[in-house]
Amino acid sequence: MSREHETGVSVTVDLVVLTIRDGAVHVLLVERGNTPYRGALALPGGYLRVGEGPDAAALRELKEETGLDGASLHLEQLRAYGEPDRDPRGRVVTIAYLAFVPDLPEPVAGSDARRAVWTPARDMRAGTLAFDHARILADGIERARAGLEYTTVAAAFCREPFTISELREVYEIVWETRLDPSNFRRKVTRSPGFLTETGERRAADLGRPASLYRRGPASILNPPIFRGQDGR
Amino acid sequence: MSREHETGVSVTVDLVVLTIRDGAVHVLLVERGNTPYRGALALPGGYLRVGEGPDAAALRELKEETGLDGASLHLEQLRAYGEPDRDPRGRVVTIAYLAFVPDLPEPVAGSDARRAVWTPARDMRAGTLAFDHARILADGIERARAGLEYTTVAAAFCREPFTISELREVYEIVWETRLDPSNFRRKVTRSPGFLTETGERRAADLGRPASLYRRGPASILNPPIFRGQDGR
DNA sequence: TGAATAGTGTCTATCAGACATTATTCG
DNA sequence: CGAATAATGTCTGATAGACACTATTCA
Repeated sequence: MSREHETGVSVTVDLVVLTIRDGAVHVLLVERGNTPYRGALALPGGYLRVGEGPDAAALRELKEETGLDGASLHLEQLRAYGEPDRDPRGRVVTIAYLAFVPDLPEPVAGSDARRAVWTPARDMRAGTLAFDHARILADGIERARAGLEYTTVAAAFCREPFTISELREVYEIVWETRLDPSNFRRKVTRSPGFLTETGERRAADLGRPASLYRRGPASILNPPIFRGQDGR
Repeated sequence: MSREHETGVSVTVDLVVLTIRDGAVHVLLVERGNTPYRGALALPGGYLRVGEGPDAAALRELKEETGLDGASLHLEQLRAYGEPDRDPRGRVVTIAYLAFVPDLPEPVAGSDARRAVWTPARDMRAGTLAFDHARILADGIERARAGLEYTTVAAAFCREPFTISELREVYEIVWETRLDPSNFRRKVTRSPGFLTETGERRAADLGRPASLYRRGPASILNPPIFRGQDGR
């Protein structure tokens, strides 16, 4: 029986890092420098190191690619992918992670030679990513869309402090829909622990200044916010 | 860089197979015949075989342990576990799967020598399962509890055809709560695609015979059923 | 008939969605 | 003031939860 086992298996960690810029969901991609898929775009990732767990590997990769530390970001395991033909070099099982980060002020500068670029996720849906990364990206986006319904992860896309309008825009962009500002405000302000008031306000160029909030302690949103809402 | 990679990694698939018997959630466990953890109870599982993907491996293991084919059961990936110290033999990454099966008429007869036994899941929560299997089991049960809220997987625990009372008992047992029969009936019968009527009835020893249903085509339950409901 | 279970009907508080109105800022 | 955005208030239809009531079977 032992001789039927797969040997020489490699385990990698791949990251689906999402942010929101210019009114669209963007995903962090790197250009591959080696075969296979040389020159193609791929999800950032790498091999598990000795003595390193998958969560730690994902955190390390994320820091290498974005400079972001574990705090103030959202990172969750997406799922594992291990179809035998997913990597032409041999049997590579990857554990995919999903990260939500706020729009970063500086362009990403990875610690290694790879250039990491923010790319509109929409353009990649039918596009050509290396390996099975298009499928992993699609799964990540679907998880994100579902997560906004019943968790508070949407706030992970916002740089603190943020306004309720900014939070609403996250929902509108990820769900590709319009939400009624009034009802959205009522919903999130009455969700215990979703938001903590700062008491401060931020003046825009025009109009009444908006109250500023930070992420609250809650991670689950009960009752959920539903996607079914019609546009105006 | 390459020399920092973990080498000699093994990938296994472990199964959290849940069913409901005697009014309690039961999990399928095997007694380990080899070290480490010889004699201890563990989740059924095994190594990925050559040319076999994780989903296929999980289906194969499930069939070996329960005799159940892919149809008429629910199987989903739970998540991957790969902490470096989870297996004393070396680096073993496992991909855990969660399966819901109806209460099986015959006792389980595995195709290999291991004895598979149904064990009340509650007894295992603080109990001593091999490896990190207690944690995997806990994650699986939590996933099951959440899944009942917004998917139709509860019906996977029922042998077809089933009554609405039987379906309600699934919810009550998994959630460890009581649900109002009248409101539950209204909810599930008005959820499009949850149930399909058979037109038949089943007479019990006592009382009015119950209408019989089969699983409907829907897999998502919108709006969800909430756990918050108070007991009677 | 009575016991037991299945199934229907009804009342009410709550809430999502629609939308009107007021508040606060800048030019 | 007018324009623009934030924030509050109000109305209504839908529904979850509570619970009364009817239906159907067996002994």
